Amino acid sequence: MVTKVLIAEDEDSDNLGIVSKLQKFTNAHIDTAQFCDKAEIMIKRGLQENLPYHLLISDLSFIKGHKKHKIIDGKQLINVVKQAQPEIKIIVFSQENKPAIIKSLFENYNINGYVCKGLYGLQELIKAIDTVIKNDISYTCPVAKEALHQNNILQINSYEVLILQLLAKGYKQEEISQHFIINSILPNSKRSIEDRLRKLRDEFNAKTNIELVVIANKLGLIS
Amino acid sequence: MVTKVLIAEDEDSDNLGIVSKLQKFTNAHIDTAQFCDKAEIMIKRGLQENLPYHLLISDLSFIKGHKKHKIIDGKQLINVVKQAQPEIKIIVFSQENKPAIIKSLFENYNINGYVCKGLYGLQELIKAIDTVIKNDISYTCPVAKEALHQNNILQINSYEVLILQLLAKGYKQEEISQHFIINSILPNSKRSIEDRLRKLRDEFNAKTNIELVVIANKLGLIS
DNA sequence: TAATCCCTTGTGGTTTAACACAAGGAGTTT
DNA sequence: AAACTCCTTGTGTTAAACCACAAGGGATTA
Repeated sequence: MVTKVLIAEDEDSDNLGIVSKLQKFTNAHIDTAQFCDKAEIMIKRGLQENLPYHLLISDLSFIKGHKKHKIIDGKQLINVVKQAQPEIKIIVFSQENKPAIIKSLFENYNINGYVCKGLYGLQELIKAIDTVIKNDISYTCPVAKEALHQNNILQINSYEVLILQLLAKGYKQEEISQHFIINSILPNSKRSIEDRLRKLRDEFNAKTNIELVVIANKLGLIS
Repeated sequence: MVTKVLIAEDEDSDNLGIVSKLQKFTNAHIDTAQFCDKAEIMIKRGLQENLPYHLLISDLSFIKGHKKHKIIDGKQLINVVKQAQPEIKIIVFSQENKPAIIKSLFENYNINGYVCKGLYGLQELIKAIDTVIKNDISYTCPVAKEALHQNNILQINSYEVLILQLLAKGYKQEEISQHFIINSILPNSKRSIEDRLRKLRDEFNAKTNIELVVIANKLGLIS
């Protein structure tokens, strides 16, 4: 398995751990980037020099440093990279285990593998690389699979997400209505917002809107 | 710097990264534990065999696996370890940067150092080890310091935390009052709970109770 | 075209939460 | 002891949220 691999991971401890492990199991050429912007540049340089990367292993969350970055998280990085080099394989290696997020990465970001950091994260990462590169099929680690299979993932659309986000920011229902009217978002009556919230409370089994927002937060549905 | 070090860290990628780095910078004897229970046993065995560990580097959050564990997080581990071996040095190495939690670790858990995982986490960890072992003074990494200095950390007591936790669990204010009456927690009138919430909204600059609970969540004040 | 369904919105009434005012208790200061 | 402060609690009012009922619009179907 000879490949050229880029690791995008901000935490130096994780970064070093991944590299140490990969060096034992592959003879791949391994580069690392602690910032998304740097990762993007390296991918594009690889293309220019006709030595493209075959695999990107990327984290999702990157520390917001003092410098301003164009690309601030793994999702954006994946978008940019897939656009520049559609055939590249991407494995996400993150501690994130919220079902909504993992699902969205496969469905909307066309990633090739997902591995949750954890007890056996590195072992799973090796498996994922094998599966994705050798067999050209996608890979989901057991932990992520379990998260995905946990009690039917509740789908909520961006309209509903927005309501919950505004609630979380301290908007009252009347203010949400006003906000929707100003921003031409429909439906925008106070009454309709009430209705959505009732529906959401039902779906998520929340007794109050406070509990609803807390649950949505835990599931990674808002911000 | 010859020491015997134990690393308690569940994620194998981090674990390997820390070990790789330490081996470059020290000739210390390094052991690792991926579970708190195992860490406790190793510490106690070290004492029994008269070869005690000098330093524990511990994460805070540990994955809840399928096995049941007696000790489920770093805080509990620290308590147990300090009780068994009061003179041991403890450095927490975690991505946690919520001020309330870091502050509490120094004040209530007597840790000797705190380093946030991040861009330069390992470098900081080396510095922390140096400072704690050689100079016998505590160390807080810059990221954690910044977190601690961010707009005066708001202190809230366990009574207030409980109100927020119950709100987050879907209790209404009247129900919280009932809960307090049943459990002999004072004050327990609906009116008093109202008052505390107003005070908390003021302190945290929250417009609604929903925003209040979200903020408390972000600061690590509730669960 | 009429019948049907789904979604939005309005109305009015009930519950819950927010707030101003004030009485009473406990502890402190003068 | 009187004056004081701080906290708790009650009362009554207003605002916000919740909910049942129903009218109307748009799309689909018979």
